[in-house]
Amino acid sequence: MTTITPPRMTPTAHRILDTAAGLFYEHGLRAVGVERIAEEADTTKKTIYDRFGSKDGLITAYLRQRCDRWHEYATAYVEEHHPEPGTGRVLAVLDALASWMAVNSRGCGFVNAYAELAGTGHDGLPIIAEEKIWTRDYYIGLLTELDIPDAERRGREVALVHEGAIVQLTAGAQPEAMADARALVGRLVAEGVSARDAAEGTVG
Amino acid sequence: MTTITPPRMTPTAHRILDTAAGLFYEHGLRAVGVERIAEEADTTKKTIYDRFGSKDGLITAYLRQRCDRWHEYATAYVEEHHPEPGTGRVLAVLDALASWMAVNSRGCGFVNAYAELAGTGHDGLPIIAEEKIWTRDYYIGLLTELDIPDAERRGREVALVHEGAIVQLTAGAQPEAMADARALVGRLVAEGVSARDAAEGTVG
DNA sequence: CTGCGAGTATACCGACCGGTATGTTTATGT
DNA sequence: ACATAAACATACCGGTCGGTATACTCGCAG
Repeated sequence: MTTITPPRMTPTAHRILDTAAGLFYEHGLRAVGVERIAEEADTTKKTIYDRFGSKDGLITAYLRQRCDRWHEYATAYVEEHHPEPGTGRVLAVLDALASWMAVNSRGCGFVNAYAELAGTGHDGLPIIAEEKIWTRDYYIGLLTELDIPDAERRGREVALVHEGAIVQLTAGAQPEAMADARALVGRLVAEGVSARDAAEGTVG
Repeated sequence: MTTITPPRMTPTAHRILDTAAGLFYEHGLRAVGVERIAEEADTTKKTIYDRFGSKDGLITAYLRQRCDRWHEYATAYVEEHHPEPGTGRVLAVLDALASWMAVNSRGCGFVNAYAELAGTGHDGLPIIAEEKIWTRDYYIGLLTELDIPDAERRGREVALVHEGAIVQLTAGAQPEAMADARALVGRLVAEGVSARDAAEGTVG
């Protein structure tokens, strides 16, 4: 029986993961060797393999951490800037993204990882899909809060714009992409609100 | 004086480029070695370096070829399916994308290449941006044909949805993304047409 | 007949890859 | 005092990386 042991996050393991996360995002997964991670984390390859088992294990831990951090960042941003119910909460997610992208100027770390992992059976692939689905469902939830009809479909549409903005901003070298996305999502939300009010007028 | 000589496309060079293009797209740039390309193209490393100078030169040629092919594919698709003026030409680009993605199931080759090249000064980076800008401008041109006001902004918005659909379809593992994108773009075009007709009623 | 470009075949280079092995030091808790 | 675990240090493994060198064959145009 082979049981997969999750990495025991000792202080050095934390340092390793943070260092690896920075290098993986900034240069790509295959472009960064384990030896370089050890050097920059001021530790040894031995310790890395003791804690994470393999480079693939470290990559998986990186994606898991990045996934969790984005979720926390986005929700914290929305709750801080728009705690009260309203359409502003939806746009706040895009503002969170803009703020996130200001520091992460190399595009979406998950899309970038997908570029190197797709086709392999890597354990990180489900995490990549999870992040995309989480963001989509976050939009859906915020639209549902507003009692907007077809919140699922509209949430998926907003998520499309969200992902497209990242691509156009980075790979497409189009600085106006985020502003365009914000304007478009604003119109989509307004469209949903109008549909809701029209339906309420009919039903109630 | 060091002049960069473009690759002389002998028959074997064509074979090399086609083989490399398939491998680069399917597995990533760094994941594929020159030796493997030589084997699968039924030639030698020597010939590859004679024709393309370096692996980076081969990567640049791959991106150039893929860029041109997408342009040709999209325009041919639109002209074939919707040669007459009308809103259908805009949606036809998304249909071309859907048809293209059916064969290219590993996402956008340019976004994937960007994931591995960003931050380096690679010659392929401008080609990646060029492809994104071309697609955006293609949408803008088709909207301009319809005399839709704010065609530039609306075209940029449609391009956002276009790029987002690819991401959600592949990295996001969301099969409905393309249908969602088509529905949303359809509404955006209709919105533009309404704005045009309202303006014509005012002016004319 | 000759020269040349294209392609083949193969051996080689230093560097780096992911991963393993052996052994030592240090701190903590019982 | 002793065990345990965490981390350190270092050397090593087979394999692959991008790239180069040498020598050969073939077809074609002057």
